[in-house]
Amino acid sequence: MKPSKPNKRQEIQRRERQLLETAGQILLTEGYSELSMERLADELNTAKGTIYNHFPNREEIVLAMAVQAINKRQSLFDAASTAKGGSRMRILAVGVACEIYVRSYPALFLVENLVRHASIWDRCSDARRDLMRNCEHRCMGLVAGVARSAMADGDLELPRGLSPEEMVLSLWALTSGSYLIGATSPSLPEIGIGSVYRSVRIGILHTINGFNWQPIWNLDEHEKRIHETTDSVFPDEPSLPPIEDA
Amino acid sequence: MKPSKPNKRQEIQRRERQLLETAGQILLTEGYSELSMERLADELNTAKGTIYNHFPNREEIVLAMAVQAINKRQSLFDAASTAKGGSRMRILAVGVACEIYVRSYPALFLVENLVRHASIWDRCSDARRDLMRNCEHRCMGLVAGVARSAMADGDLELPRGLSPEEMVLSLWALTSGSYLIGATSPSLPEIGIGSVYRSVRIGILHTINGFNWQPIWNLDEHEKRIHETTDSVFPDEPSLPPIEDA
DNA sequence: ACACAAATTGACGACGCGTCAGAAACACCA
DNA sequence: TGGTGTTTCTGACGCGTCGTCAATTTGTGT
Repeated sequence: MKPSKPNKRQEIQRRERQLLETAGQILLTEGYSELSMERLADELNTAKGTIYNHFPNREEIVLAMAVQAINKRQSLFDAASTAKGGSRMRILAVGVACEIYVRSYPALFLVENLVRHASIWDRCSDARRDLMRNCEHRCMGLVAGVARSAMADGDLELPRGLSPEEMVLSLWALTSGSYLIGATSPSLPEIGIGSVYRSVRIGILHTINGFNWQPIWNLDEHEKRIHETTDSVFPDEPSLPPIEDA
Repeated sequence: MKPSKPNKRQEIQRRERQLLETAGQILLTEGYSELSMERLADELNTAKGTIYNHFPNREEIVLAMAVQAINKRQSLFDAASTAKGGSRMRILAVGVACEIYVRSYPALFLVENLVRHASIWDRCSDARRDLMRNCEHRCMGLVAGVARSAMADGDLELPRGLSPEEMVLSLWALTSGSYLIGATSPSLPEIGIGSVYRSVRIGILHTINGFNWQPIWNLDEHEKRIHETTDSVFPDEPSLPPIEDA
């Protein structure tokens, strides 16, 4: 005997999903300043007070979106860390995951960065901040784990005093820093930068080579493996363009 | 016959300097949300309307601070590009300049990042945005110039299809990305990262080595030259701590 | 059918933004 | 020095958004 009238509880959860959905939509297409509580209430055909039953303020909504975002990122990293072919292939797959993430889920990437700002972060609840921190922690752990396994396999030897996490920070920063600059620096082409994606692929390759992570690949080998990885590890995601066309 | 009563024009300029000064102070110590026009007016003992004679809105004040910031950065890069000892020493000096910048002028670094946000950037005048873009452009040009000279000297050969600017983007992203993560990711230590500065120094070294920029240095040589550079190129700035103590 | 609990509503006070008409300060000249 | 036109300053005001809460509606259990 299933309830013909859907449970109130489910109804509320459904609305919360829809709330985050439309919030993301507004954020991506119209920007942060357009994301007001009034607007959200209108869009969902409820009163403002109802929105406040879900989230205590606007910032917490953004953080909730960021948690979703980093969960998605983590699921991509999870897939990446299953790549066959040794640690070098796995760290490559992580790089591929990042490019897929930025290309296919621009709203998630945007929100992940938004939330770094003190004016948003500071107004959120500890509970949700912990959630975010934990996800971030797990992502880092996943990638650092790849580095650790590389060390265990003898494919990688880190300089004295550098932890795997600190090494991963370089890759993380290079990647997300580049994409961030790409997304926020207007007119990169006229500054001499054709494609941020190409720059990241090559930059990451040389950084990993610079750390002497075995095997060392050249650009063609690297590029070939990127596309192999895309197809085998991320069959459900749209495939990446060749390096020549950005 | 110098005017005993200072010119009104000067008085206004003086106030504008003071305005940016106190705005930076508030931003650094109390955060963006505390930076209100009312607050600034109070702090400067003027009426709100007077502030609006200087800047058309809050965002433009932040952008004006960012322009100051990037000018400071450029002056450090200028000094860096005079370093003796070949292109490898000059690019190292740029790295040193970045670390000095972040350590000694945290308010400037903060503001440079703040302004990347659409909600601020979009509300600013084209005139000042151009100013910002030009400064950024010049900074990039300076560093890319170092790479170009390295290529001319035969110290560096870039992979096919990669411009010097795109290579510099990797260094830029690694550096500013790391510092940004360091400044905004709470509890890095518990995530396994002791010192962002150390991570950046080592990451940059290996990335540059990875691009096969001659001469190749090991960690000790690199570290030694960092401190030489700090003293010879930036004698007026506080010197950098050894890599062991962050 | 009734009573209790939970969720919803929108009017409300507070606050910061940006404006603008009037007041004050200033510069210039006779 | 006094008069006049211009620049600068001022703060009260209108507006929009935030977050609250008492009143109301809706849901649930007996």
